[in-house]
Amino acid sequence: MKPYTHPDASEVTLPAVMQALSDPCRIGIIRALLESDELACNEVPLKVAKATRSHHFSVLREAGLIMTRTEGTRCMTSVRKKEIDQRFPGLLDLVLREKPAESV
Amino acid sequence: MKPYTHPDASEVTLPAVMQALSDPCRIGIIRALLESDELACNEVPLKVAKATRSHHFSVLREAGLIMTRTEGTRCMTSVRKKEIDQRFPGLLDLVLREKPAESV
DNA sequence: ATATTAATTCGACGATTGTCGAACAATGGT
DNA sequence: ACCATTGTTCGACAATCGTCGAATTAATAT
Repeated sequence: MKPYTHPDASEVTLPAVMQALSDPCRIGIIRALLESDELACNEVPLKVAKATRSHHFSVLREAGLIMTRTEGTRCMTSVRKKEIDQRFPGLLDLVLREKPAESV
Repeated sequence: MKPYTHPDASEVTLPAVMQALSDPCRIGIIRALLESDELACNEVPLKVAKATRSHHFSVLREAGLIMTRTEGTRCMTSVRKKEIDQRFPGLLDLVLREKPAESV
């Protein structure tokens, strides 16, 4: 059993969020999630090893940007859109506007 | 003579900008600059050594966020507001909205 | 019970980062 | 000429980061 922990929206800080979004790989993850509502970690197309992928999801989760829910053996993940939009208006739009990197 | 180089607005990337803003110290610099239009590096209140301060300005400059102009022995610095607002709408507002860190 | 699928955890590694003191460079004032 | 002011540059250091393979856990299917 994996008890994913998600920080409260109030304790999410701007530097931490910026830090989390400073990696092209993680920007790609957020973009993919925003376009698909909810995805298994597995379903996000990334050119990195499993361990690395898991790491990136962990960083985004601890930064308060995503929310993960266990469903069978998969971990369904979505962007905490409403909370982020309220706390950091325009942030997710910035990520969406940015053209995707060629290879992440 | 120090020929400061500033990247063209077109080659500024989102990850690089996020990276630059992932440090509370640098967020503080941008906030101070936005509130004062133009400041000498020296005039931004920071609790770090000279060398560290210079480093942070360098990071912000290379990320395309600030512009530095030499005036005598001082380096007058300002945020590249118009360019950033056009390239990343809402980004600077995010920085301004954030309450300043207690000690940077 | 066994195998399969999905994801985390555990080192390990090289690379980057933030920090500093000390030395250096450039300008302006006396 | 000398000094003070302002920043940069140069190692150096500990800490963090992104990456990976291998081992591990958990749930499902056969």
